Amino acid sequence: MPKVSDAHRRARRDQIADAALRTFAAKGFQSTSMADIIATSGLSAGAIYGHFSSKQEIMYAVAARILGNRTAAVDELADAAELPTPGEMLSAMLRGLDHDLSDTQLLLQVWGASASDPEMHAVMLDVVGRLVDTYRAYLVRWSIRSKDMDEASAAAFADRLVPTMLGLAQGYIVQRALFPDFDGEQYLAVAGELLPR
Amino acid sequence: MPKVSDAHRRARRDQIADAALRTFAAKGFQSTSMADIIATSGLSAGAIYGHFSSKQEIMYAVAARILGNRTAAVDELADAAELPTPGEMLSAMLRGLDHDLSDTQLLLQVWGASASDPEMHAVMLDVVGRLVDTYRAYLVRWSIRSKDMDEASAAAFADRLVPTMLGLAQGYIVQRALFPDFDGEQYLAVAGELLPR
DNA sequence: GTCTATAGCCGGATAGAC
DNA sequence: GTCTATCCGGCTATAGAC
Repeated sequence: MPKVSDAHRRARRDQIADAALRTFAAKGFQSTSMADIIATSGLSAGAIYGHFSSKQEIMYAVAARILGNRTAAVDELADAAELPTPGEMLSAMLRGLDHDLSDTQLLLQVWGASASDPEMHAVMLDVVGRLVDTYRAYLVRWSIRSKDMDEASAAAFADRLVPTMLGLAQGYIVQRALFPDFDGEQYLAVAGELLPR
Repeated sequence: MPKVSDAHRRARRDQIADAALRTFAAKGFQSTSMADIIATSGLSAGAIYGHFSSKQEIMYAVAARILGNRTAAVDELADAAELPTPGEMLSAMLRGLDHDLSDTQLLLQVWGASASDPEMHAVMLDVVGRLVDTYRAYLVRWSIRSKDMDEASAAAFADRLVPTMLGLAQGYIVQRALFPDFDGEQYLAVAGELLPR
């Protein structure tokens, strides 16, 4: 049980996670040392271990936040009265990544870590699972409204399309993070033309 | 200059790279220790450092090989007399990944490492650059032959489509590596329907 | 070229004062 | 809750014999 206010605890955890996020993005999960996080956060070892029990826990917290950022973007539009087209949905989900590369780079780190760390894998599946659910529900509603599908064919349509749309998003992320000359606008334009509308 | 035959040197390097590849895929680049590679390869520390000057060099060699495996698949079909459709090309490029997850998992590791290690980034860009060139040349020829485009519009068409097609491939890789229930056949079927044909 | 053994370093986590 | 100081383990890379 907290000895200071919950708000303070929350703020400290965020301060630590923020510092960790910056160093993780710059140096990678594994090459970031606790000393790096300590220096960047302006706190001390003792302070940090009072809020996180290990470096791994910090990694998982950062990963969940980064993944959550993407779902937040989708959640907003999925409930809008004016349903966007699949192409617009894709753009909305990804546009937030362009201003700051940190999230994009970290997503690659999270994927890489998930391939060999079961706990990271579980964290990732949990957050992405919610994103997929939202996406799927949106596609069902969109195809019913805009394509006059009945419930059953809309569900089948969404089940088929979700992985491929998600794949387009993942490809965008890889290229945004790694290709110096990546043209995100063009990528999204082409994707929008390929996707149903 | 080698004191034994080039073939022997090559074989030893491959033996080391094979062992490293297996441990890298299982534990990740950074969590794999030289002791792991030593144990898996059946060689000794001295033997390994006689062929690679550092663990990083082993990583780069493995990365280049893994990426090269994908380009090899594309190279084969790009020169065929019977040009495949874009959807078939995508399938051909990715189908080799399904039997053994090692390559798929390692691709995620390579992407993650490329985000923070400039040398890995350079290795990756070099190999992927060749793949992109091949892909682009194929798309130019396909659109000329099957779509009756002139040279200029074929080039523009290919420039626009290559990143998105590559993105579909990258999405496939992420999901194959990380999603337990991933249905690769369906993914490729949907992608094939979206792509021009 | 390959082995064994080890040097030398660095990183995560803790102890104990405040 | 937070600080400083430090312990301990594990890691990469090398030394030196064969």
